[in-house]
Amino acid sequence: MTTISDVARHAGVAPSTVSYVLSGKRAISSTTRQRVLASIRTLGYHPHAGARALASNRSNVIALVLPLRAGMHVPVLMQFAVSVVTTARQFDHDVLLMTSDEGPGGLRRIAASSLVDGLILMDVELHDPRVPLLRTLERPSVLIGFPAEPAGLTCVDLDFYRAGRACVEHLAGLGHRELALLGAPAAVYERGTGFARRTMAGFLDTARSLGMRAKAGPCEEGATAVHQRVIELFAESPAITGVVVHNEAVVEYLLAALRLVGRRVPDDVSVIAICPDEVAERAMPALTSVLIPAEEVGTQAVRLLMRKLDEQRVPDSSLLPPRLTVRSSTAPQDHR
Amino acid sequence: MTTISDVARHAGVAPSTVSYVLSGKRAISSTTRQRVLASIRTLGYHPHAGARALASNRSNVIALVLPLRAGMHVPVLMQFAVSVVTTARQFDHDVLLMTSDEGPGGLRRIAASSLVDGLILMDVELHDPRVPLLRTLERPSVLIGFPAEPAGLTCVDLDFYRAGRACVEHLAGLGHRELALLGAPAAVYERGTGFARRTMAGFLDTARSLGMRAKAGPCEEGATAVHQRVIELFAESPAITGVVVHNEAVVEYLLAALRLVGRRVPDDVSVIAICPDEVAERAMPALTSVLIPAEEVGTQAVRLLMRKLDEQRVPDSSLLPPRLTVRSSTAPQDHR
DNA sequence: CGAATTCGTCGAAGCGCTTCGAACGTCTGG
DNA sequence: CCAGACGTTCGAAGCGCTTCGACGAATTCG
Repeated sequence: MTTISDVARHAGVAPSTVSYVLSGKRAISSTTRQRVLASIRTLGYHPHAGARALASNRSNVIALVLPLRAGMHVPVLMQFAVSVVTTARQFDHDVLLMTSDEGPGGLRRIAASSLVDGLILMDVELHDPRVPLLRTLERPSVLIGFPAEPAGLTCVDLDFYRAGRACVEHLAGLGHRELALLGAPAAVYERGTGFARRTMAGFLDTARSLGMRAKAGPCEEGATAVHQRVIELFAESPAITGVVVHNEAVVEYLLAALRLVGRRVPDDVSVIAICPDEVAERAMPALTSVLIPAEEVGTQAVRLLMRKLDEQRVPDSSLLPPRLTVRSSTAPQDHR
Repeated sequence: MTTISDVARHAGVAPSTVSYVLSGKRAISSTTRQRVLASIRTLGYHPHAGARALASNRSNVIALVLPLRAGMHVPVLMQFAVSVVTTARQFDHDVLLMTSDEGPGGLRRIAASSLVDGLILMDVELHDPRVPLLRTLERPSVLIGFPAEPAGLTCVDLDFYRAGRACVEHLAGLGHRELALLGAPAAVYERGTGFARRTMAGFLDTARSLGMRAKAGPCEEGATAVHQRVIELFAESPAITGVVVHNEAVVEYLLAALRLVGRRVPDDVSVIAICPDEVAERAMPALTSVLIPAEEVGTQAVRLLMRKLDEQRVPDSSLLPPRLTVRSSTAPQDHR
């Protein structure tokens, strides 16, 4: 294994000089810098990560803590993870993958052992047991999602409240008067997951303030459950002409169910999905949708964490604005 | 931060003694061990990962290299990643997440910097550019999937050849005589991905040896593409009574398409899917399936890597046997 | 033109841990 | 009763890197 001393010897300089060339923390004359860099290249030198972490008190690794529960849509999780890794690399950091199932002890271990410089936690719940622990940790962290008591933490998320509102406003603009929201499975709401509730709140508040009739509720996954739910819905409220669905796994089934009960999309019923673009595009008809900007959230989370590692101040909460893309599943409602 | 010397002082022993208590590499009397462990607990000591890596030449971290291409089913990827993380933890290792898109340089960097002790690469292709590099690396590695020239490497995978065979044998046993295989999108075959081809080979070889008529081909994703393909298929070979589908993303559409062309499952056509159990169970009707044992593959990959890290010899290739679960989508074929 | 700066580089002291050889008692067998 | 063996613990030498103070040479200024 080549060490920094090997490089120094090869270039005819002191090890510290090589170090400064690499870190740029002191000025090095252009000529020696070139010489050192050449030696590094010909020897194929890579600094020893452990030694570097020991001496500098920085590992250049961040932890990504994924939840492993029902109700999370896996492809979105993955998209997110990938964007975290990619962005972290741009900041010369690597990503350690953790799952929540090791519990708080795992977080403490990782943080206390200086294995990572900071943490990114996904899918934070309103009353997440990891949050109090995070406060005791001396490492900076960024949360995806909002706990009940976010003071002093850094949180990023899509602004789901505004997402709910955007859907209603779009439908209102098209002349719809009676709406329904199909949300995540009941378990997700019961767990107190913030994003599901906030969407619903945005949806209901906006509908109320616009004087529309609206009902919202959870929706279990699976073809039959959705079918059932749709039948109920139209039995109770036959006048519904706008449906918002906030559950990717259910989108296809919803469309099938609407077909089965004889409601055409968008002629009879307009549908908006809150989901990744690919899901919306693949559907028949292509769905008007508010996308969950997984990549953007991941990128943003890493940026914030890097700023914190540099001891810069960052905003407590970053809400990414929703983006509504109009496709073929929404149409004006004419009031005959 | 508490160091090993703090613990030693607190327990009234030498730092080396604490180290030996932790590693178990030398006998320590039970009384001092207890005393040291107590000090560790009360001080909340966690060894510094970097220092440990530097001194011991072992980081206790392994790299998981995920591919980021089209044609991979993401939930399976995730399932796999989770099982790798969980198993690695059982061996007291953590997992560094990498994506292939940093290219071979990324692998070299990670390996040469002693950031990781070993690597697990997913979704290896027949002519994977990472494979030759791997041979030059001094770190052990395990591959998921098989390259064209696997000599000297350690590879794990489902035995897709036997999976293809199992499907045909099951259908043959039910009296079917004419079969079709819907595979992955054409791009996957063109890339030379081993698993897709091996399934097809197992399928065709077995059908031939049993004297059955069989055709196999790629299948694009998306409702319309699948619909199209199904219409073609039955136009060319109206006598087909058994369909094997090796593409999770297509399963639902296939069932819909069969419905549309008026073939009932399993009365008219028996269907077997090669997919995760959840996909098979959720379908209507529940599908007879050969599952891709993502968890098992992940666990096995980590086990093998750990053995290699211990300098033990391991088999060059581990093929996990397919498991066919009979559900409601296959039925006997009566020859009227 | 000497003193004060600045620039570029060096040397050495750690960072916290593992590990090797050695030391010290205690035990055993001849 | 002593040599040798054994069980248990200690001390010190690194592992490869960063960083701080210092030093000579080149530059600037009064």
